[in-house]
Amino acid sequence: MFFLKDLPSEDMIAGVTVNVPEVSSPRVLSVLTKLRAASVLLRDVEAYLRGHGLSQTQFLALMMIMREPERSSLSAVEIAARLDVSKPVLSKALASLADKGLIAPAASQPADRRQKQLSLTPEGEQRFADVLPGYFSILHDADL
Amino acid sequence: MFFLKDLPSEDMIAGVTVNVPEVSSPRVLSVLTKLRAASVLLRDVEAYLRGHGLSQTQFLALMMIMREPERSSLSAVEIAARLDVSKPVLSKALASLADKGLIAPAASQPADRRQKQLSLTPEGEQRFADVLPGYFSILHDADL
DNA sequence: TCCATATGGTTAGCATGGTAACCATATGGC
DNA sequence: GCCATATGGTTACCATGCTAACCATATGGA
Repeated sequence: MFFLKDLPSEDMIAGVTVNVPEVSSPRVLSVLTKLRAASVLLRDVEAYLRGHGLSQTQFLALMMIMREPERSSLSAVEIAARLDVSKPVLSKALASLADKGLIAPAASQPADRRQKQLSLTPEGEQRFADVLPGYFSILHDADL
Repeated sequence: MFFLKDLPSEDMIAGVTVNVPEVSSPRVLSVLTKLRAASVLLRDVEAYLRGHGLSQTQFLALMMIMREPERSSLSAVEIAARLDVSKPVLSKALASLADKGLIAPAASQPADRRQKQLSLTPEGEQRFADVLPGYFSILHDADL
């Protein structure tokens, strides 16, 4: 996260990067401004999801399974690849979702016994449906 | 953090928000795209700072003390207010900076004995000077 | 003066993120 | 067929973020 309320002035950036000619201070300031807006938005989204009993990663994992067009289940590595999150983090998020009864092993499991295919339970689908419109609504109204 | 590699399609967003007329799917997709770019940038910045022995918050705390125009020290609450971070988080970040010898209690302390004014040590100033140009350089080159 | 209240700072406990290391199962070259 | 290697998943451990609760010191009104 990046929560600098008072961004550095253009002068300060320029002063520090005199010897770094490829850096332009208005450009850096613009990036910092967007970075702050994105961080604030992320904080808001996390608060909203937490209010519905989900972390960001848990919610996104549900989304990845839901939106798979041809299938109704995915394995952990497949989800991790789509989310760009490390394996252990996803492992914990999925365990938490299973504890809450929102996902469960899929009916048909692959031959490779190392993998577990995971599907949403009816409760999982309901929760996802409840949360998604508000999620998009927050994004829509974001200052970004 | 927000690390969704495959963003939802406009059609999916539109389908889910049929009953939420104030949400436009191109708008949501644009926000998601920027959110992802910002998250990736934050991850890169954190990796860069970690390579120099600093967390994001530690680095920003140094910046806040350094750029104070009239003074060379700040108290913890003053820093927390400028960073928009909770008190305990800053408390730990400052303790870590002190452990590393990068900050120290300022020479002149206020009458109010609850506060501690904090200044950068010469090592702290050196570290900050070493890190700052590269920091701005990463921001300059960001895809945001 | 004295006590209720506010403020600066830390500690405790929890959730989430990461890397490294570890099992269990597959797979491919010999 | 068998062992080295790769892959799916989990566990262990650490850093960082949060809230709630806790000290210590200030402050203001009865």
